[in-house]
Amino acid sequence: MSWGVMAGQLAWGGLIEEGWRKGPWTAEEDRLLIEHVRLHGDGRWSSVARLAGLKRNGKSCRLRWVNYLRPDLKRGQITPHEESIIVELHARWGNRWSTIARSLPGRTDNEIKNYWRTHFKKKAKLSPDNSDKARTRLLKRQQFQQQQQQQLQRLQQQTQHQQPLQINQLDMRKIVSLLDENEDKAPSTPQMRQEMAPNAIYPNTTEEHGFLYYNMFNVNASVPEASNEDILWDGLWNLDDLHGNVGVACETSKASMQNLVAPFC
DNA sequence: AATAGCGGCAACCGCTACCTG
DNA sequence: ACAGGTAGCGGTTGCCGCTAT
Repeated sequence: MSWGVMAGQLAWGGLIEEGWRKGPWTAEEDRLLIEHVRLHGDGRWSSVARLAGLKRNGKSCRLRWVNYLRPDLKRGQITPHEESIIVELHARWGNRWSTIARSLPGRTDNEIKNYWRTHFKKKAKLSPDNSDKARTRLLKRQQFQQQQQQQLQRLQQQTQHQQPLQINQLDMRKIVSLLDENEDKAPSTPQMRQEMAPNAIYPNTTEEHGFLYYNMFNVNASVPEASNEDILWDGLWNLDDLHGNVGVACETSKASMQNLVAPFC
């Protein structure tokens, strides 16, 4: 017996890999899986396949249930509201789709991942980076990390009840600092922003926060200026590409992000 | 009308984290 | 502490339908 065959036999569910059905699920398979979960609950996916009489491995059953059959799933298009949350959380956490999905009830990580790739990634291609801009961002990244460390140390000395707001503001400043090279391309004062997007939300605050919120929420607002939009997406996407560490650096403030997102839910 | 190209989405794959004995 | 099994995650692939030529 070859090692390949042995590995197959030891795969998920402990059954022989050969003989598992693959590809699109049929209505009958869906019905069997739904009925099984209704009777026994989800979990123990390796045995679900066998008990439900499905020729699918456990991994496939879990995926089908989680991404498609779960009764609490939302159907239909991602709303502009959800989109803005996705944008915001992706800027903070990067490609941590399951984390992002937890903030969007009824949406799956797979759905959000697909949505991001088809709707947003292409935007990066529209405004290809050049090396000068890349260098500038790299410098800013280094400054970012230094300041992040210093300020986190300072924050640790502050009282606990003040901490969430302080970290929140800190993170927003950092993101803004990475975006501000485009500042001349977008309105920077509250008056200008108000003129261009009277319905946009500018919570709480400082000039910088307002600028960021202008950029983030105006993507879906009533100002169809492709240039500004591209600038924003370029900026956010490059945050992701060049600053994988941003997500890590911001890990400490997940709680504050929850506070930020909560009002939208 | 035919078909090439593209976008959207479901599903698969490989890896890692977690759990349990 | 360790190993094996299970669950979950993110990246990738392939199919299908729509649109432009």
